Amino acid sequence: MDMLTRLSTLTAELLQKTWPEAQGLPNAEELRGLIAVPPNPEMGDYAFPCFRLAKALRMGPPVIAQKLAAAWPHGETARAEALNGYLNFFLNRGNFAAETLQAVLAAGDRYGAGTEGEGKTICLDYSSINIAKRFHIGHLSTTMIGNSLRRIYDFLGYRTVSINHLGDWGTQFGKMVYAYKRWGDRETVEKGGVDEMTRLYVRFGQEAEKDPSLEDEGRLWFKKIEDGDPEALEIFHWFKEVTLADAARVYDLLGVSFDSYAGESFYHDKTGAVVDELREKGLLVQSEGAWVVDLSEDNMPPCLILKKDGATIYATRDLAAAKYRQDTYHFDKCLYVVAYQQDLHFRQIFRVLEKMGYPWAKDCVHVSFGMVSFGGEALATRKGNVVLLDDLLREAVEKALAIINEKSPELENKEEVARQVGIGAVVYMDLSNNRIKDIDFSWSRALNFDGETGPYVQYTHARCCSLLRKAAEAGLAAEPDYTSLTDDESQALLRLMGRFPDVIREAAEKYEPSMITRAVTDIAQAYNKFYYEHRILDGEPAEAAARVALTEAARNVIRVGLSLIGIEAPERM
RNA sequence: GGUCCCGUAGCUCAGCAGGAUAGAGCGGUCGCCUCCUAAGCGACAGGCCGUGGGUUCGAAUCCCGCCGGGAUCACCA
Repeated sequence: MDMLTRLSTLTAELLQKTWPEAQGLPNAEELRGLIAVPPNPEMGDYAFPCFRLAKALRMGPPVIAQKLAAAWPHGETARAEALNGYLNFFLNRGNFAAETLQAVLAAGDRYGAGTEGEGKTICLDYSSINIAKRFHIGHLSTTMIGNSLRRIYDFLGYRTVSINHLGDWGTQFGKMVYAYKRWGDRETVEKGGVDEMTRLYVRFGQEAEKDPSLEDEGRLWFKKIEDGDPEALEIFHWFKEVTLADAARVYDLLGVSFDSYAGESFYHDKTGAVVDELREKGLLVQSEGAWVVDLSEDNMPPCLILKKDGATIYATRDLAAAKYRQDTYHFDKCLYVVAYQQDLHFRQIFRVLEKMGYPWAKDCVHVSFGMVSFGGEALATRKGNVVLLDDLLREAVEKALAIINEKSPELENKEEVARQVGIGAVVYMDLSNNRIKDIDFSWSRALNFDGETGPYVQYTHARCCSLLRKAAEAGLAAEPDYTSLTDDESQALLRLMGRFPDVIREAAEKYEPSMITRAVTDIAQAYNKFYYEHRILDGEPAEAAARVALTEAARNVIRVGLSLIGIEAPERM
């Protein structure tokens, strides 16, 4: 049992015992939420504010705190003192250290893991790239947030289904096929890859401005794709393959993978059933020549289902996709990791599903995140205002390699470590703030390796590994005296590690990987402070063994935390 | 204009099921490698928590107004 739970349970018992008659006293669970960490360590390790109880007990908070402190019988766990209406707990530091370390070391790489998700399925829709477009920094958040959430839910025992809902349907592909046939050739596309496809698409836009009849050609060729015309399909599938191969390279670097690539084209033949169903259920009304679901009573604009020309639209495909996922995976939750621009869209979709009578509509969640700008302006491929992920990762890895060459020239696998550290810096940057925050991309921030950064945390991990190697070489084999770890630095570190399993759960509940990034950073900071205040390998063998055990625990927790946000943890750097 | 989101140190942000003196990092100044990784540690400087009300014993945190910024408002996704 973690310390917070224990203190709240014991306090609840004491309350019950001291005032058996009183009504409206908080139970153990409520108490757990009330207990806090005092602003100053001299005030104790944990504190219970007694102000809430004043009304129920008709007593001043300071009196309540004093009575509780006087009656507190659990000295082996903590000493209790009253101050300013707070009941302050001073942990029995030796016992706390022993319990926490044993728990962390016994769990190893599974520290904080759980089984609460067993039997439950979570679908995660993330990354969801567009065919014929390069991967740029605007795609990083959806990819890394989704990847991290998937790892977090896996860790808690859920079955996860990760879905790359490809943007592989729409008139633009007709235009592209036409452009390829008119101005492109096989060899150039094979050599130029996705960039060449983008060039063709841009050229189509330029030419169409001069000659609007090209728009009809684009529509015609998309119609051919829809109707299964072999030539159109062949080109379309080829473009898709080339794009996916390019993306696979990036996903591989980032350590991201998917269970399904069922995107928009996958659903194009499943929208008819949705339209029929909407019509049967009387939800479809005609408006301005199009067919929509009216949402005025929900204070939302109508949800467009069929365009004037009778064609489906993304909303239709998203409805089909949600239904398909429920029918196929029977999800307990379906998460859409998509930027907040699409907020209204998802509110509409989820509401339509509800109106269709699906109770699982409430299990669909839009996990939204802020947008990326560059130099204060929106990313625009056409205007060239983009930062390609390839370029960013390459720069980051190069910088990491330069630092390694300078600081650890004797390192064996420099390239490998540079890759881990460079990519770690980029991923950390993406997952360090609350996901709702906008990011104005800056090269200097992205390539900063000092302070609260991925490399800092990785460095701390490597430092722990280094100490553990030294300890093993020295044959430090004494039985650790955990109770010697009573100093402030050890205790601060232990407290953070003890809380870590809670952080994982809160991150899962709030769909907020940044909570883990922050926790792992705090732990790294706490370890570095500890490291500078104490010689670890010297002194009494039993005490040195305890400090080594603390080091091992810190290394474990940092490694777990990094893996949950999708960052590798090199052992040397 | 309607709806939604965001305003905390020069910059990037934590803290927001109300609690004791508002915290980090970057940047700035100054210290610390004869010692386990200096990608580190410490110190100093830097705040009317956008603003005005309200609720409360207590508000950065909850409610309302205002100001500033962003997103979005049907045939793109």
